[in-house]
Amino acid sequence: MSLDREQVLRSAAALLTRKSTATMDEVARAAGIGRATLHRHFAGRDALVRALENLGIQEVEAALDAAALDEGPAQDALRRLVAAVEPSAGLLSFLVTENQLFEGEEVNEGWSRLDARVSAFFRRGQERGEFRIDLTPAWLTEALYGLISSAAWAVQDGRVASQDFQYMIVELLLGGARRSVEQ
Amino acid sequence: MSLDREQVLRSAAALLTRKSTATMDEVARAAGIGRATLHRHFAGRDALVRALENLGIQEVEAALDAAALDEGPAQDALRRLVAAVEPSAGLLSFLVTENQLFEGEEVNEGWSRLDARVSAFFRRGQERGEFRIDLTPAWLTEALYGLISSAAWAVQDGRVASQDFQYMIVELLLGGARRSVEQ
DNA sequence: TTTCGGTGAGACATTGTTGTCTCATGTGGT
DNA sequence: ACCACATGAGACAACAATGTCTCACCGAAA
Repeated sequence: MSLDREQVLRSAAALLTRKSTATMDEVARAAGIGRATLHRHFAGRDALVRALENLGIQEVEAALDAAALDEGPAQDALRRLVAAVEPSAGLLSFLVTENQLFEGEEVNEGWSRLDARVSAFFRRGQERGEFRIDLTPAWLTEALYGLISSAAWAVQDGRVASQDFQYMIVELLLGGARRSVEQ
Repeated sequence: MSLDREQVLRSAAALLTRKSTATMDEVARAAGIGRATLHRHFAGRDALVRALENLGIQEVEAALDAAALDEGPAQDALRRLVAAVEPSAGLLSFLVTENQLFEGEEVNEGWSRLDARVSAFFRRGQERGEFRIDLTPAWLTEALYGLISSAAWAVQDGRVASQDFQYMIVELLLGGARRSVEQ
């Protein structure tokens, strides 16, 4: 029977999200296949991680598309984005950490595309007068990634309810912790 | 000549902050000592990481003390805290990531203490009416860690100016990205 | 100068992971 | 029923990192 590459990647993502140092053997067992088979489909650990990278980028890109960041108020668009990216949060968190290990080496161009799109979105929000202009789009982008990762771990560790995922990220990123008079 | 344990830990922290997978050999060379000597002072990699953990906890705890979180407006206290913790941001980021690998195992009690103090601070801010009450102290604590880590990496990669470190974290955490009428 | 303690360098065994290979099995398609 | 092919299991070598050990060296103190 031909192996379901997609399903293998899913379970690998689920495992590596929890334990980023998992062995090829562990990944294989988690996917319910033999290590040899895993190796036949992914030349090595690098290839596996790269495949996961492509999967993650693809998912986030799909989330960006689904969120239609160009349409309507930027604040609403951000809500849509966070909601759409939530299922990929764990994988995204893993990949961000993994990317930090590639110091200087060639990084998947996909990340640049994502960064560019998210940054452009924040810039649009600034131009619409919805977002402050003293926080750079680059920083807002980083902060969004960071909050998504933090939230993903907090949910996984049970420190935060999973149903609050979207609300907490968006509310903090948009409104901050300060209690304001309006809104 | 007796080895300067403190200096070794500093350089180890600096290296592991940039490359979390650095070898004992690399750590030794970065500290300008032999691997054998490194091994004489830290029984193994675990011991080294645990020593770094204690160092990081100690630094953050000192930052908490220095920030005097109990005094005055919570917003000002947060500014003081972020400013005080900035030098330890990289190490903190490394340790947070490292801790995620210890799934379930005994975690250094120091983290609980830090979490408790930071959470208590956010709670105080809520009780003073300065912070919103719809975002839990636990989440605000996580978010603070996440933003500090993100900022540390962003600065290290040159995506953000280091002089903006404190401002960006505090402003985003307090006020959020939304452009508001007041403030 | 001699002695003592810490150090650097290197050798070494050990361990864990990776990557490759072989072979028996079993399932799907013909 | 037969064949082709993918798989699982296991053996295997290669490799990297760890942890231990020895030995020569050197600087400080007596």
